[in-house]
Amino acid sequence: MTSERAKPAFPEHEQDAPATEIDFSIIEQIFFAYRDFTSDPDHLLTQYGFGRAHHRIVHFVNRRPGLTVAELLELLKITKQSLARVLKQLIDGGYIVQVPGPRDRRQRELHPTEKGRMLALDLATPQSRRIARALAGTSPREREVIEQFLMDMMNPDSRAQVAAVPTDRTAVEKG
Amino acid sequence: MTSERAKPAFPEHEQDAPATEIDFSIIEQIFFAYRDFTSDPDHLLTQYGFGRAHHRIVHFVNRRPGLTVAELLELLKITKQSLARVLKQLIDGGYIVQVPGPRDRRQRELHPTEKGRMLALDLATPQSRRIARALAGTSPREREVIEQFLMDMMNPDSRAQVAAVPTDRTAVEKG
DNA sequence: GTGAATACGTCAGTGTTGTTGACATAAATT
DNA sequence: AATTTATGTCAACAACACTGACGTATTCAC
Repeated sequence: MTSERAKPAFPEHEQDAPATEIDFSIIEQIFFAYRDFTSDPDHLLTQYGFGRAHHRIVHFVNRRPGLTVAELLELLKITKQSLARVLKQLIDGGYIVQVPGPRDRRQRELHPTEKGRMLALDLATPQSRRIARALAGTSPREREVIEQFLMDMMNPDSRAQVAAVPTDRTAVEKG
Repeated sequence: MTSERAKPAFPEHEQDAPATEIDFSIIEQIFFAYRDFTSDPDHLLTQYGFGRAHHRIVHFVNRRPGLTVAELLELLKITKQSLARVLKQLIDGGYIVQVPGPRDRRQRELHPTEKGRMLALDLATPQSRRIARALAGTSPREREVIEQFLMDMMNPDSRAQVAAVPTDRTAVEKG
């Protein structure tokens, strides 16, 4: 179908050419980058007998110590039944402790133990190294461009949740 | 659970910064960015009765039409049993056709059908839009910084596989 | 104070996507 | 002719998500 209809200036000489301008290249780069990015902790996790779901939980409990179960569910966007199975293993293993909410005793604040902090650190280390490698030689301005890109790729509510964490430090208790 | 004023002695010290310089911030940004990035096609896929695995296959068969099963396995880094289940559904559904390899008739070249190309396009469209939004207002130089970052986040062999794709357009049939 | 709503936990079943292991077949290689 | 290679397939299993239903403790609203 090589008619000269009112199509824009897209060169479409092959029959396989897509009808629209789609950024397959970056889509693919994101796929590979993320897969390799997660492969580092995945390898470590099997040594602990854990999976990727454990990593996410330990990460967020470390980043936002004292967060409630409901807050964690909102961050992960999974059901409480999915969370329960994995969270229980982390509690039983002594990586996370639950503390009754000070204001609302129905709530369970989740806190990392020393063991939990070490696990989170262990899992994050190779990822942080990979990021450092990828960022090596970039200026602060360029790093900002990259971070802005990541933020702009998110949905607004994810953006708000990232922004809600005090910059790079472990969270401070409120009240 | 009896005292109401005494703050329990948590086995943690939340004011402590991590022992090492870990980039928790970007790690978290990557998690959210990727999750939201994949949520777009995930929603569409359920309407087709497909899953994320179908997306990956359709994407790569479209990007590299005529690739063999072995090549696809190498790209996805999954087992042939995992691939088979999903690939069969795409073939049965008329999204992908198999062609005996011209040089080696044991091989099965995978080609998208028109239906398959439309599926790949449909799934990629919201992702491409999201990328375009995130890239809006960035200079060509800045875009290059972002792409370079993504490439540098990959393992070397992933990098080679991305680079091995002809152009930004869907590949040309080998004849 | 009583009843409804909320926060959380749990039991039971299901689906997708990954895994290992074993075996079959056709075609290429030696 | 024997072996290796490319692919397919059967069977079992695990991780991690889902829905639906139900239980308990606590808080809120009237």
